[in-house]
Amino acid sequence: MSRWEPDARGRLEQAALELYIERGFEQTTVAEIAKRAGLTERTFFRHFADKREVLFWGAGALQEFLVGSLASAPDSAAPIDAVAAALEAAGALLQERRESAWQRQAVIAANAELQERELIKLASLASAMADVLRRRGVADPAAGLAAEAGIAVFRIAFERWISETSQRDLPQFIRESLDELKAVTAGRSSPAADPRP
Amino acid sequence: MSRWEPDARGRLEQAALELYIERGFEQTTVAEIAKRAGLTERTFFRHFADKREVLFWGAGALQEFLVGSLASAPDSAAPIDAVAAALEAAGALLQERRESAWQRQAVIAANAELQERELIKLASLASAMADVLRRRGVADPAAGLAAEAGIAVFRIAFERWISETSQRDLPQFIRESLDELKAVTAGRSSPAADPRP
DNA sequence: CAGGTCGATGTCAGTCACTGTCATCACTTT
DNA sequence: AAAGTGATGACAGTGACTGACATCGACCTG
Repeated sequence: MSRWEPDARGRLEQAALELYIERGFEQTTVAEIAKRAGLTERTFFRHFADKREVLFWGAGALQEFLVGSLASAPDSAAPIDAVAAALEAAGALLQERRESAWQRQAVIAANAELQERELIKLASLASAMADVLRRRGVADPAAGLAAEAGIAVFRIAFERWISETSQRDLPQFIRESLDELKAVTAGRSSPAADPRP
Repeated sequence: MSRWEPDARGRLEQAALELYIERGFEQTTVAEIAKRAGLTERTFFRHFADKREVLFWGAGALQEFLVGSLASAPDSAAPIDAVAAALEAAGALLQERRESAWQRQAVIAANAELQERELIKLASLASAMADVLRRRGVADPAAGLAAEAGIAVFRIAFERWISETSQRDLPQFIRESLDELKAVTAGRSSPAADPRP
């Protein structure tokens, strides 16, 4: 017989998500989350660095998956395509949890602090992917740009996937967004607006 | 004879930047900032929504400039080029303040909370630019992608400009980054660094 | 000029996120 | 059995941020 109920972290995650949905992020205190999980406020902060982090705990696993996925892409693939392939693979995982992703996204969309945290997690993903690309021999400005562009593609694709009722899957949205980005950046080779001295 | 010294907001901005540089963001309390500015903590929060915002107050003007700049681009320009031209114009303004931009960036680079705030400001810029593009008739996935890609280009360019000792100017870095992005998304393997004369 | 309104600031009390420190107690190791 | 370990509780403290009300020069208005 254990002294405490098991999976304290999981109970805290669950309680936090419920309360954030019920009354909103700002209107929820950490003490309330802890109480619902049968723990104390102090214990919450032993498991999560802050009140926001409880919603982003899974990001670490996602990043590991993305990095691994990208690292094992064939060398022949162009950087942007390797990035897109990794994002599609991650997207395929994500869409198995569409309902819970939708809930989570609704909570985040309702609060600026949570959006800030999400943005820095995405920036961290981009940074990690850029590192992998550099290790694969991609030159420096290109590596960062491919990673950042990939994240932009993912953001747009995710947004459309989560807000539309259509049944198209997330990897498909990602492919479409990438094609759209390629079209947008292909544009005209010689910019019309070019006030170069 | 005025009851108070003028430019309370400016004094708070100045005091905050000094203290953030001297002892770091976390080690500075709002009470200390207010005291150095000859005001009270409560007044600080009447001028700035939070302790971070004092570093980002100028972002509003930058966004207005960018939006105006983008809105007045010729209709013939491709979206991504119009975005890049607006960013170059903003970059030209920014580089007149290179030293103060460098200080500010050093403060931000040293603190994750400040990086979060910077990211959401950049996301806001992207969102505003996407709105302008849509008003110009750019279709929906393309508008968001052109704006996000533009921000990615700007981020990379700014990073290189601020960290390198070279005398190249920021608009030039932006043009190079855009060219690099075009190369990356074209699918070709990335060209060797191509510094223009 | 008297009186009233207004806007920027001060004062003060309060909430809540987050931290440091020490105690507790089941379980494990020696 | 004694000592160690790890997760938790208890508690006090700091500091960001807010709401409510007071103050007082500047600016109207009659």
